[in-house]
Amino acid sequence: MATKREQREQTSAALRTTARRLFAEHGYAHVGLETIAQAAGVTKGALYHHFSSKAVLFRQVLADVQNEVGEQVQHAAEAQPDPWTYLVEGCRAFLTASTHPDIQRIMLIDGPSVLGWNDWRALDEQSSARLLTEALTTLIDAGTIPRQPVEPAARLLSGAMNEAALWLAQSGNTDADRDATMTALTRMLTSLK
Amino acid sequence: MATKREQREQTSAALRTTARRLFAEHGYAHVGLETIAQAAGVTKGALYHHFSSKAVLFRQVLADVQNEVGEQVQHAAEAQPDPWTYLVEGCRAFLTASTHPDIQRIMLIDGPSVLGWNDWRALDEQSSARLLTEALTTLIDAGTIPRQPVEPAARLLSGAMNEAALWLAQSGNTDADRDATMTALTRMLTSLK
DNA sequence: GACAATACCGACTGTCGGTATGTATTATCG
DNA sequence: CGATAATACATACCGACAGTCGGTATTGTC
Repeated sequence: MATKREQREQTSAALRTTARRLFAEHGYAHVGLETIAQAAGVTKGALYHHFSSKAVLFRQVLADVQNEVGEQVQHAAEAQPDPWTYLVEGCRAFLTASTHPDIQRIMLIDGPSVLGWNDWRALDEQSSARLLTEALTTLIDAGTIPRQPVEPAARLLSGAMNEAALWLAQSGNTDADRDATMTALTRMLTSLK
Repeated sequence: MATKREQREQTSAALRTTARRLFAEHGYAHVGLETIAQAAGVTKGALYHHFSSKAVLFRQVLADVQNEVGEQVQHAAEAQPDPWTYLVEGCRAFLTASTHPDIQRIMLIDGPSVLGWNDWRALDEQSSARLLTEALTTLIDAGTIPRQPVEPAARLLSGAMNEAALWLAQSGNTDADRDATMTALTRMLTSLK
């Protein structure tokens, strides 16, 4: 039929994608493991064979989401010619990606609450936040912006973008709002210079 | 013995303060209503007589916290002579107040997850976020900063401060980190000009 | 081909949010 | 002042759900 490794990867992937869909749609607290297992075509026993707890499953799902966003950001950024537009376009890409409601609920709303801020931040650092600090460091080394503590600036910018994404995703916000936000954000970035 | 109104207010206050302490310490999801009720010296029946659900109790607690922070910010800000330092010192006060771990867990971590971002933002708007938009509007009207969309700028700044507060509250962060953050934040504020 | 490991199932348990019912105390009103 | 209503709780209970455990079937190993 199939090798164990294939089997394992297949069920695990099915559970992760199913869980991701349901977590994104209803929120972590309002989705039961029984529901996830059934929707993935297995039982709760199988789920617990792959993930030792509900939180661990969520953590995996969050990591998937983070990596996806990180890739999108990196892809958009590395197409840019110089470090400065690398930063600006990376930020724009992050804002675009994380405005998706599905991404938000998992990455920005439930993430910190379920895993705790420390753990959440560690995951964030592995994907998109790392790109931000790297970009800032590059700009400092290149002399584009003055030497300054990178960490605080990165945290401030990261928080600003997270909140902006949540706001933009609210119904009633238009493309004009998006443009205005990007304008204000660009001004913030320029303040680093 | 006591009038009904007194009795009511007393038990409600006891439940709110107890719940606040426990929510702050362990997080919303890890505190049972039975625990809260017992710690407040009543039963779960009493709790449900005052609050129709766990989420409603949390909402009340969050409102209390928000108002407290809002008052601290306003108090610090209105002591300032001009609108600009009003803004800067208000931001500093917010950062100080929301760095308290007890405040954080309720206001910044669990709040959006439990109530949903919409509802959370509505409460935020009633207390501290309102002060921010008002300050920006005043500065625009006074001509200190150019006319620009207030909402996006306010959201970006609010998010930046929230995240910075969470970061600063992590163990291992010093007064120097706080100063560096405040410096970077001030630079951001100056970018509005 | 036997033994071991793995993937998964299904029934069970404890905890917890929420409800329903009962009771004592205070307010209201004729 | 006495009866009725309303309020402030307590207690017992239900359903849902996260997590556990023993068992089974399939695959890998020697």
